[in-house]
Amino acid sequence: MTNDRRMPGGDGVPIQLVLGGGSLLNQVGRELRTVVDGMLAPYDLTAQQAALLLSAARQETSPNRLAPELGTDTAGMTRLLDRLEAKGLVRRRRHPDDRRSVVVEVTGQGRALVPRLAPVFGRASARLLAGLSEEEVRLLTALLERMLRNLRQDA
Amino acid sequence: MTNDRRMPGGDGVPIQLVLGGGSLLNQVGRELRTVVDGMLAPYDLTAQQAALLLSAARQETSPNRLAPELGTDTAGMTRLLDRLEAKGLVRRRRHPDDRRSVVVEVTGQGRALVPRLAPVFGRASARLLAGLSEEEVRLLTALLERMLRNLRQDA
DNA sequence: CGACAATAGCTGTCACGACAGCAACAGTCG
DNA sequence: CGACTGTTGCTGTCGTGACAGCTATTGTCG
Repeated sequence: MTNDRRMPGGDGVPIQLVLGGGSLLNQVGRELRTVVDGMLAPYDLTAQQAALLLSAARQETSPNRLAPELGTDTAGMTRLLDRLEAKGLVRRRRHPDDRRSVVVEVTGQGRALVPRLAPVFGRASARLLAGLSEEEVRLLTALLERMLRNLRQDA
Repeated sequence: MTNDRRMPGGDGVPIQLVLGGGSLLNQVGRELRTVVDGMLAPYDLTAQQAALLLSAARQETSPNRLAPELGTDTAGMTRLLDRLEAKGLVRRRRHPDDRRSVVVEVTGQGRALVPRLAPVFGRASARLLAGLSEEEVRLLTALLERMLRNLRQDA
């Protein structure tokens, strides 16, 4: 690496990393989700829905706290919860102390699913990362986190 | 790397890489697209739309060839083209030799935009990859491609 | 030629994301 | 107490993605 701060994006650069929805980054992310969705199809759940169940079953929480965790906003949470509630896997209750808040409660039916959902993410992860060394996974994670900071930081 | 096939996904592993839409991978991809969308907002275009214009302006092509390039299917292409056609940036014509096919033609208005769109992806790329060495970018790309193969290959 | 499989696009449906605007409620402070 | 401000969740709108099913054509082959 040369002395000056290289700007890999500046010149004859892997634009494919960025171009439209075909971006390699997007591609991998999307196809990963599709694969997980496929593995969850038997349970009639999407990756989002399963992730929410796992998270909410572990600890009572609110849409507000779940949203960033699931990578969406409160609007998306509203609808996600709508769908899960319609399936009877989740219930919404008013928070007793702060009536603006909602308590997300996983029903018995929802809880029954949890033990089967958790391994799915493990298997998906295994498939995604097959053949990668732990070192590579660490590196990848670090790079992704740096890029995320880059995107969020500067205007 | 040890001798046995390590399965980094098998054990105490970065499930966050996979979990729901909050997956780090998805997160970076989505936020990247959001950033690009923001940079393209002055032109009233999304990342997809701009990417299509760039690609179609370079070479006459068909929805069928554009779809995988933009990371979607022909159904998505139909609607994407609908929107661009509505904005007058693109025109659809029947292919003279194969009447099943459509020729995507960028209008003069669309062509006028192209020179301003290209740099946007460069700048987005620069921002995403700020502080990463070329070596790291290469590595990242290689890892992403390996993961993509992993996802596509095995059932 | 006539049946048939394959291909290209289109349409309908469902689930996200991002964004903007809104209503209810909470906390603060004059 | 009463106005102000911030927070929380909901709704409406737009643009993707993924999938399934349909139609118009083509190309192939008996």
